[in-house]
Amino acid sequence: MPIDALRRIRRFNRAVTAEVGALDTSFLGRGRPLGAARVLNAIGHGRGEVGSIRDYLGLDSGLLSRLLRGLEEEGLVVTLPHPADARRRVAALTEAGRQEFAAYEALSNDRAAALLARCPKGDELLRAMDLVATALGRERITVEETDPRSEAALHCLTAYYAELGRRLATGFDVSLSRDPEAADMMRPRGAFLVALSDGLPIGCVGLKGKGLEVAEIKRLWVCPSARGLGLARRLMERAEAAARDLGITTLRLDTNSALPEALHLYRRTGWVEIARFNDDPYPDHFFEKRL
Amino acid sequence: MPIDALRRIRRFNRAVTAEVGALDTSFLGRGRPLGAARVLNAIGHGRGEVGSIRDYLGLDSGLLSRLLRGLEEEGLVVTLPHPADARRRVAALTEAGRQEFAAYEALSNDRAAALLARCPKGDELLRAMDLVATALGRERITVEETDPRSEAALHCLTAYYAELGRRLATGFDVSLSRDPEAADMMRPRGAFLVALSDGLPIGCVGLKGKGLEVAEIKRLWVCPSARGLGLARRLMERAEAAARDLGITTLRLDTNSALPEALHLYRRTGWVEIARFNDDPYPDHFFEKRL
DNA sequence: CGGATTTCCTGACTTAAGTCAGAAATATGC
DNA sequence: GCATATTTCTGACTTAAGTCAGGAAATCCG
Repeated sequence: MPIDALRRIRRFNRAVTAEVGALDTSFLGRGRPLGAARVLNAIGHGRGEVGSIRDYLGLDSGLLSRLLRGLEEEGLVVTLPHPADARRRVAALTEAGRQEFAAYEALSNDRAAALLARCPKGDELLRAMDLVATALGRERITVEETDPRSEAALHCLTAYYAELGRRLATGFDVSLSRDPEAADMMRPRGAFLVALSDGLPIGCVGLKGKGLEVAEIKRLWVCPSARGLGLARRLMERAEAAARDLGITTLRLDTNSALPEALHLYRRTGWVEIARFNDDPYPDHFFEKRL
Repeated sequence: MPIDALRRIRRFNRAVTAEVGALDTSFLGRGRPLGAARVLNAIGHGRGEVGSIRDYLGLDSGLLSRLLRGLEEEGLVVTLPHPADARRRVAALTEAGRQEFAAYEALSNDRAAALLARCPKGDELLRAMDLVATALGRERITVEETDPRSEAALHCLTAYYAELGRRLATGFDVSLSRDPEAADMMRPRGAFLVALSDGLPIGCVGLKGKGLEVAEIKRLWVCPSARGLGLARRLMERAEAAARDLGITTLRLDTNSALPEALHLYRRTGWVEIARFNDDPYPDHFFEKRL
């Protein structure tokens, strides 16, 4: 371990502590202690159930109760019993609460925008931040099944097509490729999985089925800042699990030799190369795996 | 301003807050509140004067006084009047204090090492962290005059020679170049300046004089993660100021066309190209500036 | 149904952090 | 020398945050 690396990480910690501290201070400007503001923001971000707020913010049950009473007295929040289990309670923002939440969001966005504006190399900075955030938030990466037309899915697919366009010598035009109908990548025929890191989509994979025992893997992509963390493998495992769940026994996929990481992954994880099985113009390698 | 950029910055904030919070929690493990631990560490890092601790940590005068009394009662710190002004006081660690400080340093280093160990792309991560830390800590970059044989100076010079080796088609061997004697880059003949970002050296420039009215600028270098922030210009301005201070009226420098950023900077800041003035094998462009 | 469990709540605490006024010691400028 | 300013300190506060024990309501399970 080079001693220099430790100094660099610690410098990073200092720089970033100052930035985060400044954000906290700006949150104080709305005349409410930080604890209450954090609860309000958790609710605004869709965390309604009291138990889940407690877990997320790591608060004591009694403390959270009191903070919620405070927000109720301010008229920002109402709590109702959970419809399915009346012991639990669900908090929701009132109209005034939504406005207050929006004000916090605006503060947060302003700070982010100011940070970017005062740095001349914004794009490079953003890429570096993505890399750091993904590496630090590695344990918090979740893989979720979504509609392939959802915002998160489209974000990944757009990036995937753009990358293919850059990496294939021929360029890439979606319309020429066999673009699976969305319904083929949703239950009950297939599935579409997105990897999320703190809500930001950073990878995807599609399982395209026709209701038969054979299905295809499509659109495996991992955001550059998240490569090297084993995420592609994790996505593939989840896709295979979904396939088994749907009663599929054989998986196929096509790929291109311009994507050597992908070829390497498939060869290492039980896929065997087979003959061409479609007339799509882009792929030049074809694989199969029996589940 | 792309909306996506804000989401990315905010994700970064969240990821990093969790990391920093974990470090704070680990500091709590030594049975001392965070406030006292921060004061102890500030003193350990060489911040002796009470006033400077107050500024650095942003503490109220009364609060800091109490924290210092607490550390004194623990036997970790002694305070003495400042030799030049007995109103001010200077805090110093006792032997027990030094041990306790070392324990905090170890905790901090352990966390940094653990972070690096659990991330498979350590080197890329470090570079990204450098970039973020430099961008965020931009206002805190200081330029200081040092001995050209100091640790910080050598760090920069080593990186500078390595980069020349990569960028010059011929490679680079210091011994073939006219390596200025250290004394030529120190008062009263010259100066050596280092840019520090939170203590980490990220750039340098040397002013090499012979006691005459003409002197040379040597070894201008900025760390890759800090480029694009105008640091080279700032270093040059400081070097020119030092030259004026030493009564120097004409500056010269040599450089190579493999370093186009440097050529561009010189041309924009009042340097005029002149004929070759030495027989150093590496440079192919020569500049002069009258102060 | 009835005891055990879960979920949230209240009340009574503790601790850390921060604020503010003014006192004491020392330095500075005329 | 003396008024004024600076630096640190003490004491008396406030506020935020967190802990813990126990209670009420709802649910679960035999």
